[in-house]
Amino acid sequence: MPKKVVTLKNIAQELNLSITAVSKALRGEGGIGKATVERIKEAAKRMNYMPNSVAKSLRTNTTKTLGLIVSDSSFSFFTPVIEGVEKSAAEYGYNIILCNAYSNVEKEMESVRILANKRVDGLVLAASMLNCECHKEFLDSFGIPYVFVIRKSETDENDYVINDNAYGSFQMVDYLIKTGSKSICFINIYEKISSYSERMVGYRKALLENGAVYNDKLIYGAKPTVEDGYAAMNRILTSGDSVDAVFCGCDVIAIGAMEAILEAGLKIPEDIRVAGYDDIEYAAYLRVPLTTVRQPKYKIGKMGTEILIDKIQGKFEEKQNIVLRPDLVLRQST
Amino acid sequence: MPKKVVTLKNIAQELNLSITAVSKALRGEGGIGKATVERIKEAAKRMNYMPNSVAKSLRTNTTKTLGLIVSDSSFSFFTPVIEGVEKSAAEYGYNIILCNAYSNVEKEMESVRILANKRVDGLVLAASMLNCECHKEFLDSFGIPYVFVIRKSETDENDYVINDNAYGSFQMVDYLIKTGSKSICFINIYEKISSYSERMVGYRKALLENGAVYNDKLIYGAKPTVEDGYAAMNRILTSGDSVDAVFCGCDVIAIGAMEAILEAGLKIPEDIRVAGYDDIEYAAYLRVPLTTVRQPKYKIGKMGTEILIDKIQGKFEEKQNIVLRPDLVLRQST
DNA sequence: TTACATAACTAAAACGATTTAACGGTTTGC
DNA sequence: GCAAACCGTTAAATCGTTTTAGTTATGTAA
Repeated sequence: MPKKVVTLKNIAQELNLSITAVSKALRGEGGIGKATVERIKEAAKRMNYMPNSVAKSLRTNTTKTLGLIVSDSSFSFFTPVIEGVEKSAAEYGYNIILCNAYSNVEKEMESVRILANKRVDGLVLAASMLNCECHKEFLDSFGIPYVFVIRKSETDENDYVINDNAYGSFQMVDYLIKTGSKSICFINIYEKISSYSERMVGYRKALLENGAVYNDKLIYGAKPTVEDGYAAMNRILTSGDSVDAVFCGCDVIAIGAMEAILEAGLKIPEDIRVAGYDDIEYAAYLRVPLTTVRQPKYKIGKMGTEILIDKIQGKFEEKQNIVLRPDLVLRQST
Repeated sequence: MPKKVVTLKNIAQELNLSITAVSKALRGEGGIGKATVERIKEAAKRMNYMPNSVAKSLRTNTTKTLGLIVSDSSFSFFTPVIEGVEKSAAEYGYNIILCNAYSNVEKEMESVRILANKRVDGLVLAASMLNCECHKEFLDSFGIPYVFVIRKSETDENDYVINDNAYGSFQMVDYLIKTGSKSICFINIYEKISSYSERMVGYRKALLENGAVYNDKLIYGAKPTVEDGYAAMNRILTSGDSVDAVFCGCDVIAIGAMEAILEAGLKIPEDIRVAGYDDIEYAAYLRVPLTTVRQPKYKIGKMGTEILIDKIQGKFEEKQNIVLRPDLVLRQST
């Protein structure tokens, strides 16, 4: 049933008024008599008037919509980020269009184009696009404000909200060493994203400050999947190196690593201690409750969005480079 | 920097052509000479033309955007559903606006209004609004096609895609009984949603068919949180009833239940077997790998969206009531 | 009485696309 | 050689708002 949609014009005709009067009355803009405003509001309700945001957007050049691009295969990691973005957007009267780019930079850029065509007022990017040299030029070409969350580009020339990866991993490795671990493997995420190289920085710094030696052979790479973590851990176990702790670049890898360790008949943490990064939702209820670095994912999404909206509303001009300190969460796995 | 945005008009002026010619050429509508089309496309690229979807939407009364309302507190459960919706929407050239209603029916309805104002082409609802008597009347009043996913209303008068809750819980309880459990508690989700009452139906049917007696005292209620599952399990443990298995209305409750059991010094599954429902992402890597009913969440989102888009494009008229069979996933907890 | 401010309201022009109807000019059919 | 068909193109209407610039009418001050 093709519904008949009521417009301002219909209301105006019904009441023998001008479209302008109706528009102003419904927006409470003033300049219309009190009694008339009442009549108009009553008619709007009676006729089941639905404002047409599309027309409004065209006229005002504003959509009250933000684009959110999530570009990672580990989509579930981003769930709290998405929640945070949605929440604060809603608080300020914005909606979000969610795009998943499935770890494909081309798709990410295509999403930006689509969102630009849809004239979103701003973009929240949890993107890997940053790898590209030209990302800034590309993004700026649309003239839409944007903010990075979770990940940032090499330089500080964009707005971003992230956690302090170097600090987080330093804290963890420092804790592991101080509590007795001598030989700590690092299964880092094998992707060219600043977050991961920063985690490496923290790892090395912790070794250095504690007078331990850095050993290339203790570094392993894995994609952020359980399977890859499992495989990497098995490589460690069969390497012959004596290892008493494993620091994983993310909790998902840690899950895989724990599986491999338990399957080999070893005990966590007695034989090998395991630590992760992120503190994913059920990290406390895993095979062995996981010690990890808590990244404030929800908060990062929320703050990033608030900054973006401030930008949109012209509240400030300066670059916002926000780096939140993550917390160590100690559980049974260490 | 307020960017100068290029319009069809600008291109037309640049080339001394009409707006229509440019519009048709860029859309490949035909009726424009080949050489001219080339000139136009070249100019569009050179001038960095960005189609204005808002204007297009106004004219064509189509936004190529769907609304997705997720109304549950257990947002992460919906992650794969959201992924499925986004994926198939993208495949058909649609974007999604994601709204979280935080278990608040009023917010759900407000979201519908906002999305209707934004003129989305359709709505995917993972909503609890269904509790309201008037939900159909309300939804229909907007004249926008919609489909329910995961949850359906009492009647079959809407389109929906769900899993067969009664079947799933029947299978699970049947399996538990046939493999030796005599006294099976059921911690069901305490919400007025058809899914949960259906799971109760399956539970009772399994008892009945196996000649076991249904006992009200073995039924517990909990919100879908770890804490509530934990609390419910503790009530069971202190009830004095001898219980050898617990079937939980969802995996999150099962996580809490397992915590309580282990904390009481009991073994899973030796002392008490635990089963869940949903098969959330890391169910296989929990304290004790969880036996559960796998609900095809991603697929439900995907199918729901496909049906919706078919409706939008006028492919069919008949109501689509799709009930997918869930699978039993047997793991260590039983 | 004239002039002027104010309140209440209106007409018309945007906004940037799509779509309809029509226009010359060339080709085709007969 | 004439009408019909076709091609490339255009002007203008349209979508439903907001916004700009007026236009009345009424009351108040000079």
